[in-house]
Order: sequence, then C-alpha cells, then structure tokens
Amino acid sequence: MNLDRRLSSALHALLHLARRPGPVTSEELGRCLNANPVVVRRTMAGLREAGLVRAEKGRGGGWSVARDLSTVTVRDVHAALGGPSVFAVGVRSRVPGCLVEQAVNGALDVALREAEALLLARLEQVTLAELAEDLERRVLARGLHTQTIRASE
Amino acid sequence: MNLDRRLSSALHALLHLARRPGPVTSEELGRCLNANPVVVRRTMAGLREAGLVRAEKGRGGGWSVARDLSTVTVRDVHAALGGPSVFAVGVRSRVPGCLVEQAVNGALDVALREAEALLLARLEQVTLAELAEDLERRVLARGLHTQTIRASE
DNA sequence: GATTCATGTAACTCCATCTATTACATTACG
DNA sequence: CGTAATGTAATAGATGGAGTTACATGAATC
Repeated sequence: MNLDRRLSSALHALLHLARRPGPVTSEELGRCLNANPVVVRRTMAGLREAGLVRAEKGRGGGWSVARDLSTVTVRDVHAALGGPSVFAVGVRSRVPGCLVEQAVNGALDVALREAEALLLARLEQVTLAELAEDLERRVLARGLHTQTIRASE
Repeated sequence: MNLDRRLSSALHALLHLARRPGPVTSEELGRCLNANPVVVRRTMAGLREAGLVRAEKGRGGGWSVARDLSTVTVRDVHAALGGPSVFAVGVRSRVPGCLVEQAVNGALDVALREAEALLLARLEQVTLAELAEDLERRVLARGLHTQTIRASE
C-alpha cells in the first residue's frame, strides 16, 4: 500500500523551519519537501493546532517554530498529525463471535500492540532538538568537502 | 488506511482446516471467513506454494493442511503471503540527497526497523499448533455453557 | 482603500492496494 | 459426459494519501 509520509514530511519541515530565521512559506517548504504547497498546509495544520508551529498570513508570512524543539519529541509530531495507525496489517474483526477469530486475534493483537508500543516509545525518546543537532553535524561534515552549506535541496 | 487482513484470514483458514478431517472447499472457507471464495483461493495460493496446505481439484476436493502445525509459525504464514509490508508509515525517500532528509530518515528508519523486528520475532514465537490448542480451550469453555461445539461461525 | 501575498479549506482528481465479482479454463471423480 | 472443485485473468468497488484547482480570509505595502 501507499505509505503515509506525513510524519516524515512534518519532521522534514520542522527541521527546515528551525534553520531559518524568519517565517517560511508553504511554497518554499513544498520545494524543499518535493510536495504540493496545499498538501504542506494540510499537513502543517495539525502541527499548528498542536501549538508546535505558528502560521502567519499575508506578505512576509509563512510558518515558524512555536516551541522549544528540545521539548518536542517525534511522538508529539505523530500525535499532532492525528496519531494515524502505524500498521498496514490488522485483524479481521474487532468484536468477533467466532472462537477461531478470537484465537487468531488474541495472538495477532498482542504482537501488534507490543510492536506499536515499542515504536511509539522509541519515537518519544527522540527530540527534534536532537534531530536538528544531527542535521548540523551532517551539514558540517559535508561542508568540509564542498564548502557549501546548502542542505535545503 | 485499509488494513491488510490476509494474515488474519489465512490463520483463520488454517485453524478451520486443522479441525476438519477432510478437505474444505473455498466456498465453505469463504462462509467461515466472511469472504469471497475467489479471494480465499487467491490468499491460500501463497500458502499452497509455501507447502503449508494442499489443494485438490474436482469433486470432493478442497483445502487441507499439508504440514505438522507445530512446525509452522505465524511468521511462516506471513512469509508465505509474500511478507507484505507491516507498516502504513514510511520515510519520504530511500536514497535522499538532502541532508535534512537523511537526518529524519535516520531516526525514523531505526525505530521502524526495531518495531518490525520485534513484531516478526513475536510472530515467530507462536506456532499454529499453539493457536489450535488455544482454540480448543475456548471451544471447551464455551461448550460447558452451550453444549454446542460450533466454532465455525 | 486597492493590491499583493500569504494561509485556510473545500472539492475534485489521481493513484495504489485490498477486496469483491464475473468469467472461463483446467482437472478430477463418478 | 456432467458435475464439482481449483486456478487465474479481468474488472469494478472502496479506501486513503497525495496532487490540483478554486476561492475565501487576512495582513502588509503602496
């Protein structure tokens, strides 16, 4: 199935915002993310409602970070997007009357829940500030070779 | 996203087959699984190619288990189905030239891989024989109340 | 105030994937 | 041969992310 790339896009956008002094427009973000500006706005809307970013209309407007990124985890971003289901697989029915169904679901559900819990726990351990630091290290490493600090494209 | 229920269906079908002496037709399985017979055949085709079940054509034909279920794990069934992606989320691109992309993917990829590994490890720990035993316990437990051993619907 | 530039959002299309259905070929049994 | 089953292709339906168009709203600049 088509993978949901909203979390990846949102993180990408946040790191870009963190590197820029002023607001960044959806158009610019769209170019960075290789995505449509309207899709960018749609995705960022969740982050705005969660208070992670700010949006300003009109000339000179755009998106900017609204919180200290050391207090925001990747899980927070996932939650801001509505906490969409992480898995592409699932059980056939949630309230089965069939005993076979119950036996199967019992086993699958436990495994799926464990894996989801682990994933969310891992995402909670990573702050956006850490991601930003990681990014800066990569920029420096590349800069030593190319003398250009252009990580936007 | 729409969840992939093939693993759940395949397990369900295998447990039904294990409880029946002779072959079971796709029609019957479809009734048990609440699924279309053609879809049943399509799903079971993977299990047949993996040697987990046998299919016999013609009158009196149908599906039957081809291996000792104590040697088959849920992970084997998942693999027999082609090992479809377990996740609905993913990173934006696999070979990114963008440093921001790399930083984001680095964090997400690790977490996703860990969760997938845990899930597959869990599925590997569960044999179909164990699921079948679990099912029989449920049948007995219900049988005490209703005196009917009909777990098929 | 008019213009311009930005977000906000609805409505629609495009695309991929699972599922359902139809149709027909193939094969085995009586 | 006729019936009953699998095997499989082709097509449609449903869902959901992403792309696109269109328009309303709001803010800065002239």
